[in-house]
Amino acid sequence: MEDKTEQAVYEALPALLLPWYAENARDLPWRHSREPYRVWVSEIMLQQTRVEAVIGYYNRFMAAFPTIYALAEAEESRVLKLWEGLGYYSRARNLQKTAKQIVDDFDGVFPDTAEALEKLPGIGAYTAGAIASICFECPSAAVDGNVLRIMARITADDSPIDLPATKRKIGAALEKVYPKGRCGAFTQALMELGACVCTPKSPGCTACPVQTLCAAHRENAVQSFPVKLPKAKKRVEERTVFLLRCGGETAICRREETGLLAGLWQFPNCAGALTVEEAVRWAEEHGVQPVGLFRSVHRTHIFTHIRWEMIGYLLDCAAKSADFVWAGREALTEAYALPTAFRMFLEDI
DNA sequence: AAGACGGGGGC
DNA sequence: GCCCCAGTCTT
Repeated sequence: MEDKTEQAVYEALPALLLPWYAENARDLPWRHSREPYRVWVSEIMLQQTRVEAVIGYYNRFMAAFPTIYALAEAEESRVLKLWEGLGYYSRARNLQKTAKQIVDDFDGVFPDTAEALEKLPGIGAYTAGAIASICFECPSAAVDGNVLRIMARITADDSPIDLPATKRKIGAALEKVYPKGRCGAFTQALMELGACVCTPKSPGCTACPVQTLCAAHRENAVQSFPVKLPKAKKRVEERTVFLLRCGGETAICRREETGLLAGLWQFPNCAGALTVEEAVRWAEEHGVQPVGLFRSVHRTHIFTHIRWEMIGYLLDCAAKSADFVWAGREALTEAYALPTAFRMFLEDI
């Protein structure tokens, strides 16, 4: 099996992967149908998100919005609430933007080529390839982290997989060997192998259907691939969070429409670590007449690029300022999309 | 090319 | 604590 050209290695993939996938495919909710709407929603949810984390969200989302028309007509706040805790909230906004566009411009029918799909909000090269191959049997590669890792190992390619050029090269090579009539299965077989066998750590090489093809395995260097660029380090931000309580209700407000956690709800907060005296003054300036500090709590939340060190002050107040929306625990839990960074304070109030 | 953009699970 | 996940968009 040595000295195969890279082209020959790629060409051998479908015959090895397809039978393996037929035997080993997991039963996942979005594999029950090839309906573009269902596949699309699953692919968006799966961006940078593990299968296990998605399953519950996917089932709830489909129950709430069974068709693209239901999604297009829904209140945005309801879409965001169903996305609460899943992260990367622009995905939810783009999802509905695209639903409206497909309903309004295409009479509810999805484009059936990767090129056309990629023009839609939230659909990039990966998602376009996934939908085109799975729903329409197009030979369009879906190059995600799994595929990058698999191909870097099989070809012992030491070019950093973070580079767009690496991704394009692998996608182009794959598209030449997509098996006619089995494109959807081939796309999913690749990802299934990456998720279940060719994993980042301790890959299951002994159970791998393409072991005989794998240069990294042959060189006993599977752990050396893929090569990745060094990551930027995250910055630390101190914030003060105000848990203002009055008459059994707590103050919340909406975040800016752009940027971090765009358009979601939050407890009032400001930059910096205020002392309790400064916090009381801040509350007074916002018209809530703080009458007592119940307690203070410290919480940390880590985003991809920022670490929030938060000090939360629970202040009992004598007035409900119109600067905020006031919500009881029931509404806090069920009506407002509160991201994890703030939801973690629910146990304190 | 680099940074913004969430959150959770595995070790 | 670090890694990394069925990525996309903006600058």
